[in-house]
Amino acid sequence: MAEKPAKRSTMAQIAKEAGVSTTTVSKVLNELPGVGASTRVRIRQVIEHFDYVQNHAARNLRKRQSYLIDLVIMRLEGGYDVGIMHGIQDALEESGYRLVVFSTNEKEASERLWLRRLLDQSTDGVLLLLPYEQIGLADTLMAQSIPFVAIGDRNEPTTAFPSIGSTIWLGGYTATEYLISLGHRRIGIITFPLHLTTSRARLAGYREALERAGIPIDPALICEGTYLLGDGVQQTRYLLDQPDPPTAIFAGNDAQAAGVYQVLYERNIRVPDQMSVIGFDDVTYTAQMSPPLTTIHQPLVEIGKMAVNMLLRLIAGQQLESNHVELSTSLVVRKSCASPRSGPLTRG
Amino acid sequence: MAEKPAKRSTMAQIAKEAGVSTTTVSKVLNELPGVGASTRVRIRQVIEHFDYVQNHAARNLRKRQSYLIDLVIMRLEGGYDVGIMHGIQDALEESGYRLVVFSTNEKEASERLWLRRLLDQSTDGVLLLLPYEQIGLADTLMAQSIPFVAIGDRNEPTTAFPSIGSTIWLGGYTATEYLISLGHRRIGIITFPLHLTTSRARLAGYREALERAGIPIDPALICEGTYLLGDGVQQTRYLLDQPDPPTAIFAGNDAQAAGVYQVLYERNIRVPDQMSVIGFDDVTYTAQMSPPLTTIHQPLVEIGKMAVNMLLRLIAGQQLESNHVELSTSLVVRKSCASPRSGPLTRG
DNA sequence: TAAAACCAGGTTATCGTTGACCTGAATTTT
DNA sequence: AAAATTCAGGTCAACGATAACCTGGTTTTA
Repeated sequence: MAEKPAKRSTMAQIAKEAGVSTTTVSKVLNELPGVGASTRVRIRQVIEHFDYVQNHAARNLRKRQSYLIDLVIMRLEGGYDVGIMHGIQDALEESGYRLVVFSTNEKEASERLWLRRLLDQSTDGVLLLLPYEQIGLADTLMAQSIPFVAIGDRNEPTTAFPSIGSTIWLGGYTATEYLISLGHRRIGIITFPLHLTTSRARLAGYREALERAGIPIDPALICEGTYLLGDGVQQTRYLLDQPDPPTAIFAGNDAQAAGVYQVLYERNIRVPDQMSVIGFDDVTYTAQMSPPLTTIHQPLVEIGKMAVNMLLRLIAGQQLESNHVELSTSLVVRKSCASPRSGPLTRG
Repeated sequence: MAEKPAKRSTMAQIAKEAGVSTTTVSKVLNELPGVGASTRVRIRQVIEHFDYVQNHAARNLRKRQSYLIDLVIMRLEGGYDVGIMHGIQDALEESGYRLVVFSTNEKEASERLWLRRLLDQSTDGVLLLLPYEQIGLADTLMAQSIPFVAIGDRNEPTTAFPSIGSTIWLGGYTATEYLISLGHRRIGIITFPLHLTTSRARLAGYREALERAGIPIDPALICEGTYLLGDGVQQTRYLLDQPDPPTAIFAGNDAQAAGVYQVLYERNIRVPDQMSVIGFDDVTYTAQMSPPLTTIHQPLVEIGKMAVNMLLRLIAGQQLESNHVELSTSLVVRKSCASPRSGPLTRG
């Protein structure tokens, strides 16, 4: 057999060396029928010997596919999104697709830039990890008939396009029920903006749990924020400064819960002895908080995996059983909740 | 002008419509000379009207470039890596390159898989965000003469290949000096494994600061861990259980610092009143800790940006001024450090 | 035993862009 | 005024792989 060339070899060279046509080599590489067993083995050997690898660009051109999937994300935050990316990576690992990550950076301009690139058919499909407000991209994608899946519960639930989320209502219910089971009767809740369906779903779960337990709902314990830590701080102060403050706080997400922690720490209120705190999402750093945060687990990894599976099916031209999928939330008990003390709160 | 076709249009169609050859269209698109002003305008109009976008695959095939950059990361953790990714994204935004993210997941097999893909020339360059142990990939990349830059201070400092990090020694020095300036004389330090140059650099900075201040070095205050939270927990217990415990703890990174916090919280030791804590890295969630963590800032975003700039220059065939670059660390004062109390530690 | 079916393998025309090289008119130089 | 230069624009052959469509021998079927 000829010496291995210094430069990268092409299919033509492999074919020549094996004494066959490029078509036959191609058939071997793509595991198509129409090649005898011995020929197949021989070609495989030559391929091995020459360290031959296919040229993607040529293949993509011919097959009109890029084997690239785009993930569009507003900005990598290091919480929610990291879990989802793990799932995506896992699911993609054996698929032959590669993941292109694109941050819109909250800028309209760069979103447009991305859209431009996307349209050059260099993407086979798109994963949208954007908050509700930016989901307008979906229309463009539909218009271009580019396969995509929207991830996350900040979207309006819709069946107009494929999307995936988790059972937010159930999460709200479970968390509240858990606190009630510990003996809490005054439970504060910090929500996201209530024009979002997801916020309303969580609040509805909270209400349902209270109602079932026969606990009256006190509007003073319900406060609206955005999804930032700062809101956790602000709303916690508001809750604590009430004449009859809650004995437990149910934060909108784990970042907000961190804000709750900060205020409690400042005021020297011990968690969970003097105040129970429960979060939402179960992002990676919850276990690192002091004390480790009890929270509603969103199956982020599974959501990522499922999103990829859905997308891959769409790319393959298959039909989805259902356009919208919800995976189940669950309670993760760590150390931030306990039964309420009988006495009044110690103020820092 | 003809109606816009339903299907994606090609350069040939644009050329025909504008009454020129594809070459001329290509020249316009690539902003090459050799086209008259009026022709240029006319072609631009046709392009606009037909919503024409170049076919990447064809372009890549012809130009032998993919305009793709691979980021190889062991596993997205949500701290250190997120900051760096922000920098990378920012720097890449206007460059025309797209970022492919690949997790090795700590598995040899998947690393090999990635290598396989990499060799199919579908990558123009590689960013390596791997701990020291896995940096073996570098050899393979060099052998294939694929441009790459290694990011992070967990590497042995080497000029054998392009790499970027930050001034770890200075960080160790600055943190220690700051604690000394607050009045601390017994400062515990938790390190990474001491066979890593980076750990030794930080420790050397610590020693230097103590020596300059004329404070004797107590080996009992130096403990070795890995880079996990669990080590923070374990080593903190060890430090606190000593007959003469430190009044301040300098953690190896912010995750370790979170571990320190947990133990202190358990034992009801207040930060910073009874114990000062300082971290390293300044990852996103340090501001969310209670109390917010004083730490040594690594310019993660700038590191990411710089890595991209270096890589882009390598891809363009340019020479780097220096193979190894270090950006400066700095102190970020938040709320976890204070002057030591005179009395003995309260035990929880 | 002739016809049909089957199978290994080959021919050839793209896929859409680009770059090296060419042409001929207009402009400048000597 | 002839030669040289400039410049707009075109021709044509890749880049490397693949899919549709042949071909000619061997095996099966009627």
